[in-house]
Amino acid sequence: MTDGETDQNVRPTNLGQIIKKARTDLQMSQRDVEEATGKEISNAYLSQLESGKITKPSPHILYALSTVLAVPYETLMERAGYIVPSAQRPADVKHGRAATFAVDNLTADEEAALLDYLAYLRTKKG
Amino acid sequence: MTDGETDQNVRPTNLGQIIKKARTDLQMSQRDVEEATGKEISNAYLSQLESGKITKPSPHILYALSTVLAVPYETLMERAGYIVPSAQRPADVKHGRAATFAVDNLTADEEAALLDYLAYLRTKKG
DNA sequence: AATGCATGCTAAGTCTGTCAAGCACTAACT
DNA sequence: AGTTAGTGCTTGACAGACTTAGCATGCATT
Repeated sequence: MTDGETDQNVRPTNLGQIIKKARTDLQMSQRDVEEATGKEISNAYLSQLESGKITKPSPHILYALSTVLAVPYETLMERAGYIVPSAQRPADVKHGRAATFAVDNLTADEEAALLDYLAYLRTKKG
Repeated sequence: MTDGETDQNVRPTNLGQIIKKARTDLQMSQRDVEEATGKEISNAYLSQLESGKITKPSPHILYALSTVLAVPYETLMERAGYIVPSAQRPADVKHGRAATFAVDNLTADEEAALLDYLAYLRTKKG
């Protein structure tokens, strides 16, 4: 079919690319992430992760990233080549795209502004 | 005292002890395990694992052990100090204000719009 | 121009998991 | 005794994750 269909066999998005996309989607710099993780992950290390120089970071690193970047932990584990406990939940990503919305990182002001804006959007389209 | 039998009833809590008990329960030698894993885990390494010299083996090592020794993968992961994916969902502790944000109900369009708007907000205030 | 700051990235080092080889001990068997 | 085989354990080296300090560019302000 035209384009846009996903070829499961091909894996163009490796761990680093996933992380980078999640981060840039949130408009965060590498140092922002470093801060958000409480210095748990240095910006230098992040750079190496995103550039693919490091392919198998420790799970606790992946966990920190998953919370900050709002990407499911299991996804990162899987992309890092780890076996995920057989409690495989394919449907865990029920809202896929919405999960990329890092609500965790919103300041109170930002959240308020976004809620206002969302309300505005919805009144507009009915 | 006077417990003529060794205290095997006590469930070991350390990773090394868990592995060792599982192995000896199965009457396997360290080299047996090495064989059973298809040389994936050397007997030398096993020795260090059981003696506690190595505390955080890679998940794929734990997985191999879990299958050979018939110990649940999650148990080993947990004992190695890794966060187990399934333990992630119930908590979701830190939200607080995030809960007020109905992310789950966002449509893809809305999310995109909000992300844009958030980017705009952040460029504004730096 | 120059100063400052933010961003991404690299260089060089440390730490630790992991392996291969070999050591030390025991139990059997000739 | 001597050897053979089985056990757990140690040692030395390597690889890769991870850190710290610093570089290079870009973008803005003075």
